[in-house]
Amino acid sequence: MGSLTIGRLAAAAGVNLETVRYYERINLMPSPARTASGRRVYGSGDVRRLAFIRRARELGFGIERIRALLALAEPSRGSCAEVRKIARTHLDEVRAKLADLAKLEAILAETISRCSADPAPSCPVLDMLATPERAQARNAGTAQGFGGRAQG
Amino acid sequence: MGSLTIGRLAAAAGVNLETVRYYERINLMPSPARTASGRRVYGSGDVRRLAFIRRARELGFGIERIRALLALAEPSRGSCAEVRKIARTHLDEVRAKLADLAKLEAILAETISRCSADPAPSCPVLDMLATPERAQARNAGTAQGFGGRAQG
DNA sequence: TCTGCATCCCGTAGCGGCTACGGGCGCAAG
DNA sequence: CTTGCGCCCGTAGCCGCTACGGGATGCAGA
Repeated sequence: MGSLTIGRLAAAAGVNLETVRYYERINLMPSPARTASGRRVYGSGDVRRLAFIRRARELGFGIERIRALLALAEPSRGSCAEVRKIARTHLDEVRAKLADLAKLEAILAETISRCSADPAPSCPVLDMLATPERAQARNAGTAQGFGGRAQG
Repeated sequence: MGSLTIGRLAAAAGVNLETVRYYERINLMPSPARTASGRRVYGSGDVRRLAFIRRARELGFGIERIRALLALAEPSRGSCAEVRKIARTHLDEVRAKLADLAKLEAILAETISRCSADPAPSCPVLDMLATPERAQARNAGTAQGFGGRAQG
């Protein structure tokens, strides 16, 4: 039937091949059957699971939360309420990041605009960076590092 | 004069002590003078530099960009235009992330609201995750992982 | 059948930006 | 003098991959 190599599985779900092996290593994807020579053999259920994971990752869910979602997605294990709770928590985090980023955006945009407006004696951007935050209009609160990596 | 231990420097600039040593290792902070027993000795210039770095990190600048900004901040090295260019690039990235996050937020919020509205037969959140993205109203484009770590 | 390339195997190290831990010192206050 | 904090250093861990190296296998064309 629909038996796939790892490469075809990865392509079908739109995920990097190495990422599939990584998901297997961390037990997010199950260990598949193997051919005599040791190659992985997948079926259509694996495609669905992997596509689910990919979609959840695109929406910013962390691996552990995806693990929980997958467990709740097992046929009639767990309630929709539990799923909603996880999604709500994630949504709250997304909103917090949005708020932080919006503050950064405002500060940066304002500072840069001053930069182009005045033929200033000193650089407004450097001045802003050299100024203690409490002296500033409004600051970004607990800012985040931007460690995120593009996927795709 | 104002000679400080690493702990006092860190506290003065509002940065973790270990982070200061990390910045030294990656040459973002200079190697300071040492006492006979090997302890680091800092001055007020170091406090200013470290506070500048901290502020730039809070605004989401990456280490390499901060390195460039610090070089441009040296007394009358480089123009305000160069500084502005770095800040503009960063602002563009912040805006891109903001746009991505806003899309995630919309999808999550909409899906979750359907979840609470209907006493649905199947869970809307799980359905959404199981649905190929092109079948959805509008998707998040190139989404980011949320690898960022809180600082502070 | 032989050649040659694509695909797969595995383990490990690297990315950014720290944080944490372990084991061992120095230094100052009580 | 002793206690305990502060500092020293090196290394490993966090997330979610990605990349690399060196080898084995599978398949298609000549």
